[in-house]
Amino acid sequence: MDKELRVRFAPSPTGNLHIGGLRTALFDWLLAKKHKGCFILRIEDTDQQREVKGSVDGIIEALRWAGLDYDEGPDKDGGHGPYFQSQRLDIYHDHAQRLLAEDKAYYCFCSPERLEKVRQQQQAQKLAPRYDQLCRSLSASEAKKKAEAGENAVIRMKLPGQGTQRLRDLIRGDVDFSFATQDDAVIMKSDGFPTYQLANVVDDHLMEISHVLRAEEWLPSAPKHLWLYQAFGWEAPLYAHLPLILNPAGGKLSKRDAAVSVFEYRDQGYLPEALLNFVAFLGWNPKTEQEFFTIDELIQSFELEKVNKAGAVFNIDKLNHINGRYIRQMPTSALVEKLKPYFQSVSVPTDDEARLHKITELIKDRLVKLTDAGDLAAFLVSPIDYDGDILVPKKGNKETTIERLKQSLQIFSEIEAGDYTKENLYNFFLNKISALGVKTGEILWPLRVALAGQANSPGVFEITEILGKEEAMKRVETALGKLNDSI
RNA sequence: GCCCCCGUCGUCUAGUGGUUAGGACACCAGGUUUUCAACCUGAUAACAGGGGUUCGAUUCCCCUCGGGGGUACCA
Repeated sequence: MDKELRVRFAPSPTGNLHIGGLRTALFDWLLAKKHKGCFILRIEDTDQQREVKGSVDGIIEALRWAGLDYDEGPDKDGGHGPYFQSQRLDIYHDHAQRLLAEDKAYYCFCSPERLEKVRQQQQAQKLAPRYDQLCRSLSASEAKKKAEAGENAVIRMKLPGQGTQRLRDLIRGDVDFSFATQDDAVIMKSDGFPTYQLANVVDDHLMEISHVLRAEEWLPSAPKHLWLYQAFGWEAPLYAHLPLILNPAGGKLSKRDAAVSVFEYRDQGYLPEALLNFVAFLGWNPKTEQEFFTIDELIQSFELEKVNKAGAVFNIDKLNHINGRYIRQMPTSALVEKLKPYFQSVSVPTDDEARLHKITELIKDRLVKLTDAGDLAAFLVSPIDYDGDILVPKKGNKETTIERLKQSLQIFSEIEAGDYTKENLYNFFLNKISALGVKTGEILWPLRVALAGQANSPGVFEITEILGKEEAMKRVETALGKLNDSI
């Protein structure tokens, strides 16, 4: 059975790949990898109105960034193409005709206006809004004549109106639907394009899809799809309706909710492996206490049976935590490479590898996202202006602060420029401080603020090593100037 | 309105017919320390409610309530 596993990710090109889509694609991909199956990308571009130019390229780029490579797709023929539904119109047409011929579908000539009116009347009477089946009673030959004469028509499925349809969902178990409440849905639009209902079923069958993974929002239309399979005499694939990803308010995560585009996360400096790790846990859980998974571990552990039923709120705090940890785990040299663009943005010269390495080590523990690097490193390149008051420790005053800074300056001057390593500086300073008989913090706080130009920063000696003797002393002089001016 | 899904800490979740209901994030406190971050330790925090079934229900069943999704010539 492993060899036959074929899954597909079938986005509509209506915008960027969003978090929910990424998770669906990830689950598809994990399943395919785990069972040595085939992962297919199919573009469901049957709605010309909603199509957004360039989004197919964007979706492909986002998948590539995430590392979710597909075996078949728009630019990767696997013998089941074309992979754009807009290029398969004749296929849908033929299948719709087949249903028509077998009396499993019918032409409908109702105008959108009439449909809308019917809906309003039904709602006014507190009835379920659904098609009143006016055209269902038209004779097939008569309807065909009208359609061929060019009259605007759609094709609807001719549902039984009674009985039930059972879906055996891999995640939810059996779900029963009554045909009495099902609408005769449109399968072919008047513009000659199919609706999702038809195209999805026809393509999944023709592309030999074995498992359909899709969000829970599709659950209500599943009976229609199942009916279509029966109408065609096909075996339906296995279905798994994934729990929704929710916004903090509890509703379906949508474009209105903060960042949902994969690109936004990429551009904000989230690591793909961290995003994937995070997203994998939205609705899935390995049933162990392990929370950090490499992609290979994910492939090993992933099982549809472990996917939850309830929706999962997208929690940015957790993503941040995971991303920070992935950053900290990364070898510094690899991190340096990733950080270069951000360093450049704040004019940190990127030609001095050794220095870059030191800077990276300095900020590594403080990074949540790669984009934080610029802000964290900026003070090392050029001094920031600050209020001289912050130089004075909580339990200190200006006079003693000036004194301490002068002492620091003195100590600096006694160290050879070539010996400005954090270890040397540490040893030298600590010796001097104890010789001076003052509290460590009394010396180090003002010094650190003088060097960093901010109340919170990495440690004195790390900073000094990167700054070098000359710059470090210059910054202390500046600090002294600020204090003297304000006295 | 109608159809469908779901319901364990604030959030992501583990779990069992008898458990001190476990972990993670966030939050709070302490430690480390020259500050921040990181790291370590600890604390607070949950079985929606009501009926059953049972010696015993968070767990099984029913109802209620709550939340969500769908209800298009959108996907």
